Amino acid sequence: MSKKNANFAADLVAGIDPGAQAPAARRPGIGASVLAGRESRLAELATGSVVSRTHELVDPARCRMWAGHNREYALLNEERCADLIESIKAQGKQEMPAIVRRVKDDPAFDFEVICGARRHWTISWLRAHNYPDFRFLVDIRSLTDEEAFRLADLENRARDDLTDLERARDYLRALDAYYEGRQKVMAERINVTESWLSRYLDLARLPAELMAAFALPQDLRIKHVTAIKPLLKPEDRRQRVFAEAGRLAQVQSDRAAPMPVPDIIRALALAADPPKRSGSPKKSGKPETIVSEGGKPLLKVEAVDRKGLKLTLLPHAGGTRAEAEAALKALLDQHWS
DNA sequence: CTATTTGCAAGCAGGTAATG
DNA sequence: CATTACCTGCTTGCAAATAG
Repeated sequence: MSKKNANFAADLVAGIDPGAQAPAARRPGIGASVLAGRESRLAELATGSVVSRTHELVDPARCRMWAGHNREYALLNEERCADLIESIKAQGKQEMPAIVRRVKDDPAFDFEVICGARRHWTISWLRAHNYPDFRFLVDIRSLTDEEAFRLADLENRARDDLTDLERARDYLRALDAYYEGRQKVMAERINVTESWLSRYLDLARLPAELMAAFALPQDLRIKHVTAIKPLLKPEDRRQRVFAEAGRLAQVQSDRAAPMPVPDIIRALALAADPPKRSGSPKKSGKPETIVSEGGKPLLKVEAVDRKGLKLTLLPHAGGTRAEAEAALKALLDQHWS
């Protein structure tokens, strides 16, 4: 994952859609500068301005996290910040400034951190561990909430810090908070395709009754939504799936072992379409070899699922072509309906 | 009509089997 | 053992389908 995300980050910074595959669409020349000043460049692109910069060294205790900050500050620890701790110790200072804005509504704080929770945590930690003189290097901006959101999002996407679900929920919140519920506008603003955004929002919109089935919701990814969402379509299936979700929640709370996401989805899909067909004795994924009347293998059915079936033709096993054609035709009749 | 969702195939990465 | 060929699953944007 890490390698792919590195490319992803580069694309982002270069101002290209995250999934842009077309090499022709790449803007030449920008890539190199990415390595130079990644974060400040991120900032410029996000706000569209390179205006006045105010870098200052401040007391981290006078900074709070921005309310819209989607990173779980409480989850930060020495291990997750180890790289930063080392780097700052080695450099003797904080290399990249965090991005903050002034706060006026709370006498306990002067700033709130838009980007740089880890840096804030690290400086605070160092001050408490033999480096009381370190101060928090910040870049003070005046940003609207929406600008702050885009900036934070850009950074989070580049660093791949959040789970799909966290990001999805963040987007759903932002959609109403900053974009009046307009996906198209939001997609344009944060530089992603509408379909990409649509899929993320789908994840955040999965009903709570359904989410209950997942002991570890953070393992739920975008790719799973495609499989889950159709299960909620007709009302009766929806109800069956909810019921099964409740059962699964129960099962997993009883015994302490959480089920893997794919297993849960399989169970839900099964509940959605209960006994299924009657005359199809296909047990499970066992390959089934179809033989001729004379006992010669003709073709082997490797797998059958709702997407289709996979088979291997066996032209060298002794059966005749006519027999194979007949067997194939029978299969087609059976599965094509 | 516009906005959103969804089916689909291309491109990619990582894994596994085949080859030397 | 090291390379190479092959396979599989994943992500993504496009465009068609559908919702509103």
